[in-house]
Amino acid sequence: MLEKTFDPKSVEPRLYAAWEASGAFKPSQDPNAEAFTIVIPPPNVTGSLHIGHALNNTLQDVLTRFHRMRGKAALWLPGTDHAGIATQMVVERQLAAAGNVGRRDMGREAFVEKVWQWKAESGGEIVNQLRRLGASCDWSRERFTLDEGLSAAVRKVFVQLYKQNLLYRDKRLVNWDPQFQTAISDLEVEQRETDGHYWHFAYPLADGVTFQYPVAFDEDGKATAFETRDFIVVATTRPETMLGDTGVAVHPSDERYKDLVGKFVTLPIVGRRIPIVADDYADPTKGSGAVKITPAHDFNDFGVGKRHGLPALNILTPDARLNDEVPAEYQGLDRFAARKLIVARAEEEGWLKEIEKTRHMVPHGDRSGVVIEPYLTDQWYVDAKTLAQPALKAVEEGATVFEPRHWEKTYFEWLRNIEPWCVSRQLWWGHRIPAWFGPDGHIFVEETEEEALAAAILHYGDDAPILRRDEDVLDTWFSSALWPFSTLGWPENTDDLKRFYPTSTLVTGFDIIFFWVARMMMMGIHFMGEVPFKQVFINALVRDEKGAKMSKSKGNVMDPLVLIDELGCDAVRFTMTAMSGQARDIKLSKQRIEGYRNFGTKLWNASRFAQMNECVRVEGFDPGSVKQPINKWIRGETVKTAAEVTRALEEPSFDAAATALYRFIWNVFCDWYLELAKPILNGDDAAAKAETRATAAWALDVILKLLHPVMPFITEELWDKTAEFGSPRTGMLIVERWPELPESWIDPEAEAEIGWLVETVGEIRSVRAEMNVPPGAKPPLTVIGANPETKARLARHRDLLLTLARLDSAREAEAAPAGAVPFVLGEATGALAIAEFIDLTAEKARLSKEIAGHLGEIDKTAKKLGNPDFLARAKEEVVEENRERLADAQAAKAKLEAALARLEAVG
RNA sequence: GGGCGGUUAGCUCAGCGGUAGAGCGUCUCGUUUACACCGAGAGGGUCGGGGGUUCGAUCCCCUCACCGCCCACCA
Repeated sequence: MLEKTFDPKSVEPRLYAAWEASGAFKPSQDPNAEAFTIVIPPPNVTGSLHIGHALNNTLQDVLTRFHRMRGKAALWLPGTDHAGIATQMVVERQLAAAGNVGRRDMGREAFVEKVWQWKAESGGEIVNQLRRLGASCDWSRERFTLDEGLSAAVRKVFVQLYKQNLLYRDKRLVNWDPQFQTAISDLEVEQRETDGHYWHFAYPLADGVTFQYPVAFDEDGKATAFETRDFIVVATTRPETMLGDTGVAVHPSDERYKDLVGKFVTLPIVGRRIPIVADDYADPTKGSGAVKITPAHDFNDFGVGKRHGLPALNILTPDARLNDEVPAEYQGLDRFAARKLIVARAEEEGWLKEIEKTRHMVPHGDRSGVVIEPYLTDQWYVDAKTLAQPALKAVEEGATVFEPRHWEKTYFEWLRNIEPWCVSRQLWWGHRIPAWFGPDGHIFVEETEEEALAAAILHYGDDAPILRRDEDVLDTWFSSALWPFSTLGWPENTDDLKRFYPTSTLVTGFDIIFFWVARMMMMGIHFMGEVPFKQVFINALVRDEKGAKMSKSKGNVMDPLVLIDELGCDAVRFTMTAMSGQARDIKLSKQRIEGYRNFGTKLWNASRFAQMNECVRVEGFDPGSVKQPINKWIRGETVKTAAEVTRALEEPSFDAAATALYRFIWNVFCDWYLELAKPILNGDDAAAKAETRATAAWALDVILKLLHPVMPFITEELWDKTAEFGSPRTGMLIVERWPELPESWIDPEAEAEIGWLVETVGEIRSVRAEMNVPPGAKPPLTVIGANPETKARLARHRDLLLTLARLDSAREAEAAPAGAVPFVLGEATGALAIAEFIDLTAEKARLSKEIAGHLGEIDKTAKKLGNPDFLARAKEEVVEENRERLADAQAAKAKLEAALARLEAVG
């Protein structure tokens, strides 16, 4: 006998272990089975399972389990990402906390050794947490971005791209993170709105030059008054950069400064003589219209400098202090300290003209949180523009489809405006770049040191000098970009690669469309000649119930593991599935999860009821042959639900699948079928009883299968707990075949008949509640004006009607008995003899309300049908539908009006 | 500045060309032998505003307003 409630805590670990041990997570070996592949978005090895992972991985597991049950060779390939900066940060922090020497004192080799040690000890936590979620990943294929195979793939890709001129070394401005002292890519820069100032500086003109600056204007904007100036005003939000200024730019058409182009200013503090140049970049409407040019520390200025031959003077050290290019008193100062001093000096010396407060966007490192500096260094770049073209084409032509579709626009937008991708990082934890330098700076890019040496010998001759390997590692996303094929064994042409590439569906968040999805598309197409996945399902972002992003500092974080402990894994999973609509945000509340926990309990108790009533599986039972209307009906409803869930998961439209399951199980199977079955199960008709038992058991089995992808634990447990009854089970639910039921099992007649019964019971219950008939009272029902079909139905289901509507009797008559309360029942009229409970006023109100409802309907429909255009142009069936609706409403209204008239006559 | 979403019942959302739906919450009633993590019933919306297309618009088009996000912008 089943317990009264399901106990997830004891069941989940046991079932998960059984699944894993059985090998069910491995893809089928059947060579005829179609492949279905998902590669996991590899979580950071430092990570722990947050609610976003719970959503993302639940959806992947739902798909994997669904396709596995459909007989496909389903592979969900798991793994983790070495997460360069994030991991290095964690370990460095840990070393510091333990009082160890810092990374730089420790040296590269020792430090990397420490990171590996850390990984071995605490790096795999998230993988175990995925197990708690029920993830049916094939753990035997688990990969890590820094493992041997993936590292080989990374080296190969790097070398090939280099030799194809799609990867190169270049000296240009990068986003420099002064805290980590590494370059980062554009995507790792986060613009944060910050309070700041515009400091307006007057740069003195050199060589005694003066000019007339307009100070008053007439209505037409023409200058009417001028002052003589021996300076030009520029504005900046970063005063310290002035020490690196090598020019001032004005717009070529700016009348004010026309005569200054080609002249010079003397840079304050430094005393450098720098030119005034004309460049379109200077915007006459902004500030003073003149702009200082610091080529080495501003992306725009770099371009201006190049166009006008202005030198790029680097004034910063890697940790953003001023270097020895600046006057001695500023050397070694932190950039912000220098800023203060320069402003103070400008004020003191009188060339600070104005301070303007402003709020502007300032670039910050997404990991370090410090202000990024544009910094002139040598780095490795991937020619993303070239690689992007086939990636664009693939989505334009539908080789890869996004779901929801609109994310394709975001993808296009980024790829069409893509910039070179800086892939080198000045870190230690990651894939070391396979490039070697000769003493003369000649570069050898090869997969191994031996090959590099061989190349060096070719280049230099037999007495080749000692090569120095590039110190840098690659951007973490470089290896992630290879994930769909590197995890399957590339560059070896493995069986897995042949069988499982391209993968089927990628499930991920929109926040990494650029970081990851687009780059996998570029690399996958380039190296495999085929897109890495056919579909990209973009899941929403989970937020708290007020819509705020969950964060530790806000204290609104919901820990999925705590929720699983409290409410069960299935409840969490169903919630994730049900809330996975097209919206960008999911507002998660605990109450919602509780609701789905209750749903699980409901199913559990329905099974318990079935068990108590000996509803067991019957060997050879054919649902197609059932005789009882309720059994024909539930058979059809089951078929419809199976079709709906199948369709929804194929798309996938997770919320639609969840909704269909919830409604069917609770509102159809439990609320109606089991209630309708009770009289038969308690009755004397042995044949009907046996048939109903078998049908109920069959329907429950289908329910367990259909629900299994979403709620694997409770369904597997019920499958197992009912295994000992009736005809034997062949194995675990996880490897059962997905139901494919014939449409012919939908019986329209049974549907109409049970529909009538449900509607009749509903009407009577409604009247009872509105008239406050005590639950214990069992009034007689009279049906007036029934057609032969209704009469037959009434006869067939009289017992059911009496039980469900709590009636004493139900008979046909020519007229309603005096004092009975009427209600519309299709073509007939029902009358409930509840005279002793009737409140005349309440009854009149009830009838009037009903009449008003029908009147509204009549008005609307009649108007429609009175429109000749409607009759002429609307579809035939729509017109017909409206005619019927009008007739029904008119008939119903007439009946109720007659009843109301009788009441009025009585008083 | 460029782009993308959203605006439907108190809340969270589904529906996306032909009678406005669900869950939760609210109110009323209920210890009927699966389930109070339950059952029965009820109330609640001029589908953000304005135009247009159509026989017909919550749904398609235009426009405005508000909310959110992404990208660019450190004079």
